[in-house]
Amino acid sequence: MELTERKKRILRAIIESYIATAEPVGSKAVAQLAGLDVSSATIRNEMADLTDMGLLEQPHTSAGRIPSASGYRLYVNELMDEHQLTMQETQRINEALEMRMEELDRVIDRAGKVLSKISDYPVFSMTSVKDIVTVRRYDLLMVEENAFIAVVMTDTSVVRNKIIRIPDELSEPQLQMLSTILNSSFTGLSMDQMRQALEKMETHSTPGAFRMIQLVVEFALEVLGDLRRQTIHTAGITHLLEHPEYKSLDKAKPLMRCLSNEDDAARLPIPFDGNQNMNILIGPENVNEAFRDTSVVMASYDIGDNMRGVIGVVGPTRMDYAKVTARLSYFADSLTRMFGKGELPPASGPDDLE
Amino acid sequence: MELTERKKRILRAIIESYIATAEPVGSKAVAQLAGLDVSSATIRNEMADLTDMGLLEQPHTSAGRIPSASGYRLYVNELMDEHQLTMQETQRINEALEMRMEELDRVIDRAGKVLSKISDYPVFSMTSVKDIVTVRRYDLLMVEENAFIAVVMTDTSVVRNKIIRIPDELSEPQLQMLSTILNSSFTGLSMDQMRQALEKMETHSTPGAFRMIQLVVEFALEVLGDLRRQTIHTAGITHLLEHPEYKSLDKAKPLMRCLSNEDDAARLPIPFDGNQNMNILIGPENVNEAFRDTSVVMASYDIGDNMRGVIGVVGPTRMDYAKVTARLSYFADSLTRMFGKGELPPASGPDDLE
DNA sequence: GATTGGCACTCCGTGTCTTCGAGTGCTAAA
DNA sequence: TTTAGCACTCGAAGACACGGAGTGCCAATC
Repeated sequence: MELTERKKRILRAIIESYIATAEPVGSKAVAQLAGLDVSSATIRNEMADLTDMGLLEQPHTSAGRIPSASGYRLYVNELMDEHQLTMQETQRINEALEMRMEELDRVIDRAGKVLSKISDYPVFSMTSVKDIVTVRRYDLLMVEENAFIAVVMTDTSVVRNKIIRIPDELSEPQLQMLSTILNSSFTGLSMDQMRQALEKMETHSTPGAFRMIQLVVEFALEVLGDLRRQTIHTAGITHLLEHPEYKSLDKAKPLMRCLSNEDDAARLPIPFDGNQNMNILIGPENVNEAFRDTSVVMASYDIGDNMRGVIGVVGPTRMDYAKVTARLSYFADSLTRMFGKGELPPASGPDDLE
Repeated sequence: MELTERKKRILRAIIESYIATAEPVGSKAVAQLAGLDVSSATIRNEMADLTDMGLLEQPHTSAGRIPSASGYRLYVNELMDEHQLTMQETQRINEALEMRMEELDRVIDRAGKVLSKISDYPVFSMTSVKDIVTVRRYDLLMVEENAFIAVVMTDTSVVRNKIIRIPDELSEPQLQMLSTILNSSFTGLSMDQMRQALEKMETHSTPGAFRMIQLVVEFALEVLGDLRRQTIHTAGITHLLEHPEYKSLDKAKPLMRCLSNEDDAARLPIPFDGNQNMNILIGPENVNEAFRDTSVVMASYDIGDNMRGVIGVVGPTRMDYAKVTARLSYFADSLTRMFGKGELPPASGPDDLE
């Protein structure tokens, strides 16, 4: 059966009405909404066709129609109008994004909160590393005789520190030497290589010095592992409860559990197609069971040269795709611009040690 | 009216049954549960008395009784048995707490998650500073000609860092000098004092040097502000949904909103009585409107010398106080021990600069 | 052939009524 | 003081009718 122009208009009218009201749409309502000058009976025939084509569903024999997942898919791919952000909206986003650059984790977290607030949906955000991250340099700062701060900087310019306590006393020159060893033997390596280098070192160095190197390298491994682990932040999960599709707790709970990241097992298995910078997953297109009646709209943005972030909006399949995609893409662009502005330095540059 | 021993036993039986089942308890059930060798009619008389005394309530004329807030209060204060943790439970807590010491924020966050998991209730955790925090020392690490890392360490031994980019090039000796200035003029000061010192410095120093000092001091102010801000973490809020009292979304939503910290306005206004290290707030004892039907059990623990953490469990008034208090106090003790163990160095000690 | 009005049918949601059962309060007897 | 008995209350659950919204189909019309 052919999808005529009129069918498309009807489908679109149904979807947009359903997005707005969450109520099944009847033929009479469509007759008015679609702006077609035909009677409800005609619409009924067309709607029956659309149902046959799998684009609509009827919850019960005598209810109106609701869009199916493939109906939404068609809508998103072909029918949807570009939603234009109002000045107010862009202004609000800009203001909200005027955050000071702090540690990357916090920025990501804040960004999620902001987006959740302006989109009224839950938001998850995560970062991932394009290539392997390595340590670019180590700095050791003396605190007391038996404690120093280890500062580790990765080639992605993430800096982390930790206070390391040691049993024995330590002099400033010893610390210098340690630093030299670390910077010459434990930079630019993958995690495995670092572990190997550590093993090798154990055999031909004094136990005391080795112990301290081990402590620092273990911290560095933690940092690298942490960066690889793709920490996921979520914000605004209670927005879920504002939508009628989640008024039944049975629906809401597994999703909220998953979003709030409480089962370590059930992570968000989000496949992101790297070829485009905006992805939409509608209902059953999600692999994760908890997301069967849920849609995810996500966008990626660059953080420096070697990292990328993904930020996504989660909502019922009935979510307002036009608005969400518009806001999300503006948001992701802003983030890319923000991170590109050089607040976070580029990953290149010589190893410039003290 | 006097609260006889038998009345207490009856009250206790009712509360413990209600805690277990969330169903109003009838006289017949109590006759069995309380282990008193009297008939249900006698129990009825006693229950009528307890209701008059405000310790029980009846939802409807012909339902059983449920405990009132003051009933719970009496139970918590006098009637409750010390719940003994099983070996399994302590072991589970110990294992879960075997976390590596990272940044304080992360540790607090993890601790909340762990406690939430073992208690099956939502948990919030926050830190607060006993006195004013000051910067103990600054370290500046060269990265490139026009970027350096500022490492700020507070007298509470929190270490934070930030990459600072500057327009002009900078030499190693210049950086050294900067560091000396910072460490001599901007340590041990309150935030206001730091701002004043910065103003004073502006008048009698070259603009270029001042600009850089300003950037570092501003970062330090951020850090101090951050520490004062009492970041609150929450974990396991979806556990709320497991309890029948929150099956109605109207009940659950405001509470979840508050817990997930989404309204910046409505923080958790938790009054903690510092004189004892375990606090229980039952239902209407909570000032916050969203917590009227909710109880909070919280404990405090020490972090180093100048900080304390508060970690609390949130649940329905019907929550299992005996179990929760037992687990929570063990947990808080473990945390105190953990932080005391010197993984995080004490706040004292001379300013030991490089 | 497409469109339309008409009509019977389906199904849901609502309101009402009844029944059932659990639990109470009271009274009188032990 | 305790207990058995009994009437009473009230909510929960089931049965039933009703109205409304929407559909599908058919015959008439353009």
